[in-house]
Amino acid sequence: MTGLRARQKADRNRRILDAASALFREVGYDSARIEDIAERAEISVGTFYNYYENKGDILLATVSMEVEEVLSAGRAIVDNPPASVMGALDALIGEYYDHSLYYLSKEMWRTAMAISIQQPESPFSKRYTELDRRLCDQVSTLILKLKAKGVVAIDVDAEAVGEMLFHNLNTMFTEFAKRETMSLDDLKARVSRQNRPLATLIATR
Amino acid sequence: MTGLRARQKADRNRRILDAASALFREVGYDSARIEDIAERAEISVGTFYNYYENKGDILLATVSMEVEEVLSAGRAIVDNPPASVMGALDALIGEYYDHSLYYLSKEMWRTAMAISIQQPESPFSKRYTELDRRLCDQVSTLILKLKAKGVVAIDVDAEAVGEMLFHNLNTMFTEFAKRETMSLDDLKARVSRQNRPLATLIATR
DNA sequence: AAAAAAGATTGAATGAATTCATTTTTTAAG
DNA sequence: CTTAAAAAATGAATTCATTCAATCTTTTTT
Repeated sequence: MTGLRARQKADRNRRILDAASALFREVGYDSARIEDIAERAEISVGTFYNYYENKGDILLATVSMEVEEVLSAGRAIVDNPPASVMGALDALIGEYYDHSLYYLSKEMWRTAMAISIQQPESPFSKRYTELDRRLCDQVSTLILKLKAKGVVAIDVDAEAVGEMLFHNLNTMFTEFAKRETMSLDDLKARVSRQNRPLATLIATR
Repeated sequence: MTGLRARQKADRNRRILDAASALFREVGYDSARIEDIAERAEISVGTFYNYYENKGDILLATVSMEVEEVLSAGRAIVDNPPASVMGALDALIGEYYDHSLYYLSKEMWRTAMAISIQQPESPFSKRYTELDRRLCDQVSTLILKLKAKGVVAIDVDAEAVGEMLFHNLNTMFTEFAKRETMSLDDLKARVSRQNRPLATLIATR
């Protein structure tokens, strides 16, 4: 049986995570004070810092949850992709984008991105970077799969192409998060247009 | 003749800028306290805030200087580009990258990027975003120029291709700034490889 | 040249994240 | 079951960016 200490630890950790993500949604990241998170989780401020290195860490824990779900949804598309290059890309990227606002607001995304850039050595930045890498790999894998199906030309460097496509969709997502007025549809349309030249050129004729 | 007040203002502004950029280089952005900047510039903390809205704003001046110079160097290459697509891209992007660490450390770049993402409505972010847009346009313009020279196929969407190339080189630069161990040569080699498929495919055969 | 108005400077006060020495709780040993 | 050691929790103190009411300096007006 698990020791009391371990159970309490897990319980507190969950309470902190729940309290924080609820507060972030209610009042936004910046206005949520550690003191308030601690109060809601029924712990002290100091205890918060025993569980998370800093305020940003707890946000990135939420982001992890989000991205894991997206990766899992993406796997289904990669395993059985639409028959055209543009169709497959639109499906995978559409999945990513549609899912993105499920747990996180634009403000929360912006903050998570900012932290992961500014403190690249923190554990959660490493985690965030790793999630990005897995998304990037998933796009490359899609291209590989399309090669295997004969939809993409055999001599295409799938990894290089995947990286370029991912970096583009990623930058565009950052721009989306920065502009409060930009809609998901705008985003998808613009990325789709940007993808078209490369998608057309790597397709078997 | 300029009034005393205007002269004093310009003088103080320069002293603040010099003090701040010197301190940022010496101890890093995070460790440079406003109080220290003020002391070195021989002004009070309050006065600092009469000249700059916040700590991040003072990075803007440095970043602007940097990017303006890069844009101007890039113009020379766009006006008279190497004869191959890969050659032209490597030249332009190499120019961008080589110049990047002239005034700014990786840490300063990370901070600037983080601020521009986190506070998209601030003057800083708007300026930074505008500089990014001009860089992006420059890449598109290069592709246009290569079309005009008959090096790139006539039916290529130069804007879409330029955007994709820029977003890729931009994301890769962010990664470069995040990894203290990554060298400029690594960066250039990786981007060059990523560019190759698209570069090859849009070239006239 | 004196007085009034406008413009700037100042640093103490504020507010929020983070630290750390102390206290409390849990586990392991005898 | 007691007690020593280890692990965790605690919140008051610290640090630092930012604000603002009071003061000082320059310019304009009379």
